[in-house]
Amino acid sequence: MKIATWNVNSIKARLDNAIAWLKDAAPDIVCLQELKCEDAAFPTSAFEELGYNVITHGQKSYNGVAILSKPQPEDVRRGLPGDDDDSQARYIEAAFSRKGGVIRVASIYLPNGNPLGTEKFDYKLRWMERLRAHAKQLLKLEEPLVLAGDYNVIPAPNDAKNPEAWTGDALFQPESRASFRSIVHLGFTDAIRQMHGDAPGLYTFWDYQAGAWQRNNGIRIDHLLLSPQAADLLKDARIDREVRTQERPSDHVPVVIELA
DNA sequence: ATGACATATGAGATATGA
Repeated sequence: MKIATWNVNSIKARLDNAIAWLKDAAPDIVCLQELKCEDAAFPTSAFEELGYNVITHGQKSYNGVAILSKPQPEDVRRGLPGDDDDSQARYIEAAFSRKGGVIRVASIYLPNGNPLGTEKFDYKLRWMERLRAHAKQLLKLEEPLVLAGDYNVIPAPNDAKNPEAWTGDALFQPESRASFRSIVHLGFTDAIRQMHGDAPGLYTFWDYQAGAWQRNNGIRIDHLLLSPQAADLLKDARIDREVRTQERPSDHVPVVIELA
């Protein structure tokens, strides 16, 4: 079973790219982020024609998350618990039946948090604490669980071509990295790190500006965190970096895992 | 270099992203 995460940076602007990639990669479940459209404007039928079920949690202009899946979604949750006043569409979760039981998958668009010293960075850290609390509850189910998405966190210096360039950025703050580790330390496995160790150059995002792609000036911020039951099924994890060579690409590329 | 690029909104310039 192939499960992927991809920040598309507008699903309407990226529809042709997404369809081409789905036909080529043939994932079973795909977590999308930064839809930048409301649910009614999501191009649902285009994906249904490829055999996918579609669930979305969108909003106008910004944010927005979705899950495309060959299996039927069940037990759908829209929005991250812990703050009824949070109206930003950054979390959707569903369970899927598979041989021998259920697998639960979440699509996550974690707040960017820039610039430092503002409400935006506070919101990022509060959102991460809510994610940690919810993840802790989900682990009690003792199911295969995949928390996939754009975490907007560079976990370690090895996850950036030029880590020194990110020292003043919310994505690489000690608080952001510590919060990410506190979630991992609940018992999750970082799929790319598990399969590739400390291999350098494994990036998922390259800025549009200043020839970042051509210089491979990237960062690894899109992650799939696996519960112990999911980690036991892990066969492969890869970054589809060739997607960045598409015409009018997203600034992120898909990350794909294969589970037994 | 409070920039570069890209996208949404809306119809020019601003907000947001990472």
